[in-house]
Amino acid sequence: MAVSKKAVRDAIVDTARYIFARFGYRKTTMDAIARAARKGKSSVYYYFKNKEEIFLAVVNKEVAVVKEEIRNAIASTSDPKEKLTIYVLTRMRVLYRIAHFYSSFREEYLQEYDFIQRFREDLDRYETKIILDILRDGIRKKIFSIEDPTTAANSIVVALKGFEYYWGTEENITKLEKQTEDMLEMLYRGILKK
Amino acid sequence: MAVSKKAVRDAIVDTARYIFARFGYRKTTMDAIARAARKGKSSVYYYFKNKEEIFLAVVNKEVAVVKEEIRNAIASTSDPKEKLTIYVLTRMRVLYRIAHFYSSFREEYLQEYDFIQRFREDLDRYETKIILDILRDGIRKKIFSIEDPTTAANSIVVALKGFEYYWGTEENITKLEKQTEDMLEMLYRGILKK
DNA sequence: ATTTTGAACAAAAAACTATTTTGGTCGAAA
DNA sequence: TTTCGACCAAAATAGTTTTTTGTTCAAAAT
Repeated sequence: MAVSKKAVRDAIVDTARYIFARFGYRKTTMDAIARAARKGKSSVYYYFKNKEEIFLAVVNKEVAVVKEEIRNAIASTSDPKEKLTIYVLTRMRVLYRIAHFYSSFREEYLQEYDFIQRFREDLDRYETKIILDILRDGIRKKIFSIEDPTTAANSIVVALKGFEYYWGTEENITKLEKQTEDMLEMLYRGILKK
Repeated sequence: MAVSKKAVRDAIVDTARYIFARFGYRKTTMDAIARAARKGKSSVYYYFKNKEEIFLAVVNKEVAVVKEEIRNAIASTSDPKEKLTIYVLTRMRVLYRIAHFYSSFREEYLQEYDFIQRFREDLDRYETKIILDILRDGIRKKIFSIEDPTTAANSIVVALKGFEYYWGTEENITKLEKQTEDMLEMLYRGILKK
């Protein structure tokens, strides 16, 4: 066992990632993955049960990287307001980058697959939790004043979906960041006169 | 001329509306529209240039009804805060109703048609204008305190898209309204401690 | 003059068939 | 333990024929 089984699995996942990104899920063939990984097709089946399992591994790794990246970004400050801003901007930038990497998926009717649906829900829960933690920390530090943090976190997550859609259409990334920052500023100040 | 040309056109649009709603754009045939309107297929062409023109007429009428409904709803109060709340809730309810009426369009890849894209952009501009008017009125009445109302209006429109998506998935309409009201309350108060 | 319609037709969709590709299995070889 | 060629059923694709559908137009009805 010169290289571990896990190492080969990881290598296959890494090469598969590029092929999925370029051709989408449906048009990516097991043979293409195998050839890119310099393996026979049936060898790939020694490491993965089927195509879906490979794709799931790619997605999971992507999610792990995203979470890691976000965790690092928000670790740079302990100020809740700053933290929320950094979180939102990082989240948008990362998702923007991923959406462009997997650009071929735009034309694919991928939402049908129920494991994608589940993955989406998982990510929503993760996001709600992070925001809720930041909000609670802000309340504890007497920087935020929020009646119902759980509801607030949910609202923010839902609103961010609108901005996510916006980030999907608009190309000018500087404008996107400006718009997102402005939205956050509005959230912080509220619009009512005090 | 027992009935005016316009009346017949309107009647065709009204019947076509139901057929489009049930079958979607592609699966709706000119023959089905004609039969439902108790006309020969070629008679319909006396009133409309082609299928797209009928569909456009249906959409335009729908938009007119929506705008009218929203206009009526927000006319019920002159208080800017109340007005904004009523606007958002009415908008959501109306779009929810329409989305369910045209449920067959969900499986249709309709976003390709460029006239749908233009229609979407028009609606965005309309929405931004209404919100901007409310915000400005609120500032004038010294109820709102907003640095840049234009940017704020844009942000609200974008955020509402997230809620629109949410209204598309969630079925419990009471929960939807509660969530939307909570989001607005947060917007009004802001989350920062004063 | 205005409105309606049947007949006709090109273009698109659907149905059908033949062919190729592809996801997945298995036993043997390395 | 790992790799792979040979194999297969199912699915995708390509190619062809048939049917449906959008649109036109001249003639008939009002």
